Parts: sequence; C-alpha cells; structure tokens
Amino acid sequence: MFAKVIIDQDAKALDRVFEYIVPMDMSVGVGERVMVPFGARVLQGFIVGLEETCLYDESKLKPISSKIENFSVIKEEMLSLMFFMAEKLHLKLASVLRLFLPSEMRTDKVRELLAKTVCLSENFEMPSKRASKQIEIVEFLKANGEQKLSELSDKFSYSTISTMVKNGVLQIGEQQILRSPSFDRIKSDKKALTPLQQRAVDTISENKTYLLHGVTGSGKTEVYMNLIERQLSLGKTALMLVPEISLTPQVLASFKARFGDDVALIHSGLSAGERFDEWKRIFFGQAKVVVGARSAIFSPIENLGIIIIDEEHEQSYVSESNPRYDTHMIAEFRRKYNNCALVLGSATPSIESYAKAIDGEYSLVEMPVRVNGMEMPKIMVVDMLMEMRQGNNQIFSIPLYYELQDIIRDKKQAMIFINRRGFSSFQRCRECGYVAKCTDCDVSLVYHRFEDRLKCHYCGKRFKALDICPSCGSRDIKQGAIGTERVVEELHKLFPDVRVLRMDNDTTSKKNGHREILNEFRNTKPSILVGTQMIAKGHDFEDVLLVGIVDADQSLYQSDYRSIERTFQLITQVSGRAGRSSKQGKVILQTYSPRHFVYRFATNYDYKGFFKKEVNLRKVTNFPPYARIIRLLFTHESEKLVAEECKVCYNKIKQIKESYVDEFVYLDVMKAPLNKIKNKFRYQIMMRVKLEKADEIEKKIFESIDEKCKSSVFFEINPNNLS
DNA sequence: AGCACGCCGACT
DNA sequence: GTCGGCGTGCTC
Repeated sequence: MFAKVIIDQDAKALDRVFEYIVPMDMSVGVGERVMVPFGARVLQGFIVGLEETCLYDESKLKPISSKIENFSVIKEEMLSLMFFMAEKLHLKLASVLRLFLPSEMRTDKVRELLAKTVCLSENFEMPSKRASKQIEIVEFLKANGEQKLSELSDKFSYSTISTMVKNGVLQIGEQQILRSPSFDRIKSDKKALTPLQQRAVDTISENKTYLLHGVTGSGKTEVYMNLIERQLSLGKTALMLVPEISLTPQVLASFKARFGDDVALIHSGLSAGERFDEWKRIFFGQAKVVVGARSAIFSPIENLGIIIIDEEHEQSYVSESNPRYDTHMIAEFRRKYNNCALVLGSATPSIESYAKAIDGEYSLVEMPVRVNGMEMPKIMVVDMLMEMRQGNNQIFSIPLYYELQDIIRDKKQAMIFINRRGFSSFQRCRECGYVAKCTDCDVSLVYHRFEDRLKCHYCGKRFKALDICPSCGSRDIKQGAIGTERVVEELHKLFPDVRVLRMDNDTTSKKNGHREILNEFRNTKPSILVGTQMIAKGHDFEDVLLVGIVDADQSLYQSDYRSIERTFQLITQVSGRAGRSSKQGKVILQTYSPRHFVYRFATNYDYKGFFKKEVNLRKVTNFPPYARIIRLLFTHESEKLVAEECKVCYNKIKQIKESYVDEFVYLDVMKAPLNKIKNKFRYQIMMRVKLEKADEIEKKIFESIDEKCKSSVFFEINPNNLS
C-alpha cells in the first residue's frame, strides 16, 4: 500500500504529493497526520490518498515513520475543500491545510489539561470503623464513581484523602479536561416571532443560498436562532459566522444561554488552549453549534444543517493576509457538500450578493419592518461647504452643535462617528468640494505625500497634485483626514464639563479596553462617545438619541470601486445606533458633497433604489459584479528579479489576452503601491476581465505562472485593499 | 523549507 | 594548499 502525502511545509517547491510505503504493521487512513522521512529529516505530513500502485520509482520510496494521532484530523469534506481552494485560489496545499487545524496542533505544544482524579483502589481494605470520614468517602465514591480531586476535596478534608491514598485505599488518576471559555451568564428569553420573522424561518428550509435582507432592528438574530434550533431538532448541526467586531460578550452570552453546552464559540479573545479545546469539542461532535468569526468556516463540524453568515457585506469576511480567501466561497462549497441551506443576512447586502439575488442565484427573503414597529431615525444632511461659506470653519456644523447642546441639557448621550478607513487620503477643494478622480477608472485618486502626486491605485496612472481646483479655480485645496483626537479636543473646548470618551484602535488595544470604555459610556450621562468603525456595530445604548457623522465623504472618496457602497452601508449602520429604545433618534450627516446620490438614498433608507443606481454604474464602468478584478502580486528580495519575473508573466497574460480581446477591460504591470515591505520588493499585474469568461481566463493565467519562478506570487480577486 | 553539493576568493 | 562564501538543485 502506498500513501500520498503532503509535507507540512509552506514552500512552493514542496507543494505537491509525495509517495510513501505504508509499513505492513501500520494501519493508516486518509486525512491522518504522519511523520515521514524527507531527505535527511523527518517531517510532518498529511495522508491525502491511499493507492495500491505508485507513480514514482518504487525503489526510491521510503516508509512512513510513524503516526501522530490514531484518527483522521482532516475529514473528507475538508480534504476536498483543500483541493478546491488550492486550485481555485492558487494556494499551496499545505498552507490550506494549516487553516483547518488549530495552531497548537502544529507546534507540538499540545497541552492537554489534566485534572487529578480519585477512585477506589481495586482491592482496597475497608478503613477501620472508627475512621468515620474515611468510610464516608468510600461510600461516596462507591455511589458516584471516580471524582476530580479538586471536587472531592471540596466535600472532604484534603488530609483525610491523602491518608487514604497513602494507605492504598484510594488511587490517584488523571483525566483530560476541556477548557471551556468563560462567558457572562444571562438568562435566555425566547421571544415570540413576528409574522415576518416566522415567514423567514419557514422559507429558509431548502438546500440553497438565501439572502436575508432585513432592516436594522428587524430581528434577524432571532430568526437565526430559530433556524438553528430547527436543525438541532432534526439532529443536524449549525455554523454561524459573525464579524469579529460583533462577537461581543453579550452576543456570546445570548448564544450560550440559548444553546448551552451545544455551542462552541470561536473568537479572538480565546487563549490558545481554549481555542484548541473548542476545536476538539467540534471535531468530536460534542458541539452542535459553532459561532465564530471568519476562520470558523473551517471548523471540522459534520452533518451541517445550516450555515449562516451574519452581516454578510462585511469586509472582514475576506481574508487579506495569506492564504487569501473569501468566506462566501468557502461557505458555498460547504453548503453544496452538506446539502444544507446557506443564509446571508444583512441590512445592507453587498452589491454582489444582492445582484445574485436579483438574478435568481440566491433566494431573496425580506424583512422590511422593525420588530418594535419604530421608524428609523431621521437623517439630516448638512452641507459643510455652505457652513464654510457662512463663516463656520469648525469640525462641527451649527446644527450638530445645537443638537449636542440639547443632548447635554437633557442628560442623554451622543455618538460621534469618524470615518477613517485605511491611511490613504484624497485631495479636495474646500471651495466647491471637487475631488480628483482618475480619468480612466472613475475612482478617487490617492494623494502620495512623499512624491506630492496623485495616483490611481487601479491603473497606476499618476497625476500632478492639485494646487488650483480644476472645477472652480480656487487655491484652497486640502488633504488628509480628521482624526478622533482632533474631534475629542474640539468637544472639550465646546463642552468642557461633559464626559467625552474616545474609542478607536489606539484606545482599545489594551486587553479590556473595549469593554471598559463602553461600560464607562453606559454609566455616564450626559456623555459623548467618539469613535471609528468600531462604534458602528451592535452596541445598544438606550439613551443615545443623536449620532453625528463628522465627514461622511471620507469613505466616499476612497480609491476603491466599493467606496460608495461602503458609504451607504456605513450610514445605515451608524444611524441604527440612534434611538434604539422608544424615543426616536436623530442623525446628523456632515458632507461636502450633499448632492451625491448615496446620501439621497441613505437618508431615505432606500436600499433598493441605491442598489439600482449603483449596480448600473458598475455595469457601465465594467466593475464587479459585471467584471472581475484580478491582481497578481509578485514579491522577492531582489527588485531586479521580481520586476523581471513579473514582466515575463505579464507578457504571457498579454498573449492570453489575444484570444480574449473583448473580455479584457484592463491589463497592466506596475510597482505595487507599497513597493517594498519587510525588505521584499513588490510588483503587480492588475487586470479587469468581464465576468462571463472570467473563470476560464483565470485558469489560463494560473497555468501561465512559471512554477519555477523564485518570487512568491499572490493572487487576489476583487481586492479592496490595494497595498 | 532545509540540506548537500559545488565551484571561486583570502587566510593560518 | 584549505576554509568557507552562498548559487543550484533535490527531497517520495
């Protein structure tokens, strides 16, 4: 018998199957981890196949050294997922496999937590009748069996126990215990479903992909929980993904409360040991429900009845570091494999997903009304150019200032949202609001301070930095973004007696920074919370009656084809923070482009109108979902070499283009925007191809990459972060 | 990835 | 003469 083995090394040269002899006295299965002799070393490998014949020179084959576990750590589904991902995403087999296992398993630092246990020795002598405590212990163990030492010593004195051990009456053993992550205990209150929710639950039952479009506050979570419950009652399991940022203690607690020990929670707050133990609970079928962030999609859960991706439009579902993958794609694979339902839930679905729903690829389920029947908060758009013309050069507009005053007078709360994504900045005319755009791509240009130039991150075209506005001739050009610190400072000046809290990456880096800030905010009234994205999600504060969006355009003019879509999503989400209780909230949105269509649709909460407009724009400009952006990133220490190899690949793609002239919208080579990272030079090939033949072209491109080239080649589809 | 093999410069 | 630099190639 011969075993096909993948060596657990992340190197291009080793990214293939090696064959080994299975020793006669060893029984192995597909998916098992083994140690194999490899050159002069013995390395870890994964068995991905067993055959009676071998392809390699049989006389050169070596036998497997040993097994690591006596079961398959990679189950069949994950094995086929590995091949699927490696091919589709051009990833190395070993690097995909690593996604499937907790890191503890690779580093040999597997710490199984052992607890000392106590049981009666086999042929123990009954203690003397005078030792009443000892007899009590014997009776107790007879009745209840083996006990953990720590628990037994709670009931009986430790010295008695140790005497009995010394006398040979009791025996000390070891038992593996699983760490279970701590969580806040809350009571679970099961709410009755509204007719709308009930309809959603009833509809979502088949083996297909559903897009659940429910406005903020429509009670999607309750729908999810009901769907999961139904699958559990059918003897199936469930997998639910949420963005990392919304894995708040409250969310975790409510799932624990509802599903008890059936649920495994995977989030970044877990210790390595806890993560490993949760993985084991899932692997061995003890956990029937998995709730976690992106990487939880790789959980070894079997017999899936439903997969849910909450807030499906969130960018965090796309892995930006290697290996790069998109959770939707993996979820789709697992859905097909398990013949179960996949639910994509959002108040503001991604344009891509909604387009699929319109095309009938997904089934659309809508929940257009809030559970409590409340209206969405009123959004007021303030034209900051007008403010400036009227002599107000402050961060806050007059209306926002007055609203803040009211909040403080009424001892209520406000949130001020700073939209600061990424680090790139654009140039804007302070007179007319003009923002420089690429002449070829219709995305905003990024201002590169170092070169004092404007650059397009999609095609690499460079433009002179603005000094005079081409639209109105003004010289008042500004760049850069307002930070949270500036806003806090300003608030201190305006309202010296009011508590102002700041929440961004800097203030939450500490262990419990997150929770501490939110708790303080909750308990202080009046107060103002200033923050970035992270205040936009999931926090319900009854007394927040005002939300201010300082500069909504910040995300609008990012150099990214999705920037408008993201702006719409952000406004909707942030607005949802105002007036969660019975009182209606208010939102003040400050912008320099008040007539941009995104604000018209966002203020009316008109998702469908927005979608129509935006999807049409994408069609006309040939952007996703009507085209696919493909980026190949080459990196290597030697700039000469990487530039050379990238160019060679580019020429090959140019040849491919010959037979697909109509399909290619764009193709070029260039230095990556960040030309050098960690002493590695970066060059990229960017292309945009029409959707119909994208798969075909992609395949040809992969074949054209020289496997022997020394640079690392990274492949990305529709990237959002072009660094 | 790591390790061996191999072919050219300055050192006890 | 040789120790050692890291370029190239191989690992079932």
